[in-house]
Amino acid sequence: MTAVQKTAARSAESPRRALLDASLDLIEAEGLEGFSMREVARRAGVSHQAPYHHFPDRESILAAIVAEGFERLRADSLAAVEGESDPACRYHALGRAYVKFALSNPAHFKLMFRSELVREDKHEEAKACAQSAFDVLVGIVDDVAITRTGERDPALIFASWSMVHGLATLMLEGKLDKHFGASMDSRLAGADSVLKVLERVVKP
Amino acid sequence: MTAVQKTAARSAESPRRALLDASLDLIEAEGLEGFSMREVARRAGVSHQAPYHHFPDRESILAAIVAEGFERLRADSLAAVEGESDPACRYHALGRAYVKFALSNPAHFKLMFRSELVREDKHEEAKACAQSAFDVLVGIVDDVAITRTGERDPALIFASWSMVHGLATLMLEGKLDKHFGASMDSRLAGADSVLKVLERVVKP
DNA sequence: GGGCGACCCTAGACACTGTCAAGCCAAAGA
DNA sequence: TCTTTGGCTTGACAGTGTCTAGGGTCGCCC
Repeated sequence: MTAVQKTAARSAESPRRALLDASLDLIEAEGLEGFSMREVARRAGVSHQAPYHHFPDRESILAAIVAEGFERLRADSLAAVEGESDPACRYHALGRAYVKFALSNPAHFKLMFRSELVREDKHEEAKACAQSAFDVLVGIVDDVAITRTGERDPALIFASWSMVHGLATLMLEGKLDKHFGASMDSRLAGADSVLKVLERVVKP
Repeated sequence: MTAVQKTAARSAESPRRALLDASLDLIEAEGLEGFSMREVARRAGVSHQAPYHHFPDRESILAAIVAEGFERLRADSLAAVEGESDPACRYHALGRAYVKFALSNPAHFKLMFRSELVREDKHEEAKACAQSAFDVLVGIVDDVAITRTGERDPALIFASWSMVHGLATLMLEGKLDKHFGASMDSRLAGADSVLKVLERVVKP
């Protein structure tokens, strides 16, 4: 089954959906630099201009992909904490899910944080999805802070986000390979050890 | 004085230097997406092919810029901790310097961590400069850990790097503007408050 | 039935990009 | 004096995002 057939089978419904799926395939296969409107069209089996019927420009198709990314991240985060009831465990599970999401969808994750490629003030849907994903994080961090000290700790929210985001980013860029290796398992193990450092702040 | 003249005046010495300076001007003025070999040539006042006489390809000129970036980051880091003698103060000063460097040289900083644009295994100089900058961080984090517990704490190194790097990245991408504002001062104040969270780990 | 608009698509052009190939010219070394 | 080297130019090529201008096929309403 070719890539084109695969894409076609998965998204026979609407041409817009087919273009988005072709874009996702392309982006994970060739990376962000390999993305082009013309290659998307080629993979979707249409002319180079067809995508412009469904998206006004390149940035808009990328914005739609970003929105999907934040939706998936939100879903993954919720799924990861679902089984846990202890706030500290939920906190750890969330951090791990964030890193795992990034490692599993490297190009997609990078795109979600490239403001030159997708300016969120021009794309409300992407912005809203990003906010929803962020809200999940806020809830979980607040829980752990309130359980521990009885009050919210706004700085802890941004510290936590910065930590997991930096960790994911550095791993994706290969900056930590020398220390943690490049496989999914070894990287996740490394992430666990790093996340535990910040957890010292929220544990007795 | 035009941009071309400015570049020429600053780097009359060597054409290679002039090209690098033109690239830096361009990159900070137009961002990473605005960088092109032809525009660099235009700014340096030479033909579109001249840069290829000094750099084999686009990636190589970017690699040279990356190397300079890590050198500057290293120098800034050393300068920031120079006055301090208390390990905890040095630790905080380093984190602040990292964020300040990123905020002061946004496009340059982003480029330093874009492995698709510059693959470090192909560019030894960039790799070595990155390592030197990293070594400064290792020394300062080790100091604070040893002072506190008597032994090194490798996970703290990566936790610290992840935190400052994530913070810098999220700020550069505008993801924290809603909470910290977009000015240099308000962002640095926000960074201070976030960095203090991790410092709870290394303080009594 | 005939007209009409919405939807989906194509074809051709434009200016831009990175890079290859070929060659020009002055200074320097043998 | 001849040759090499360093620094540059011009011209081409295929690729890009996007503009303009059109074609075809539905379902719907008169």
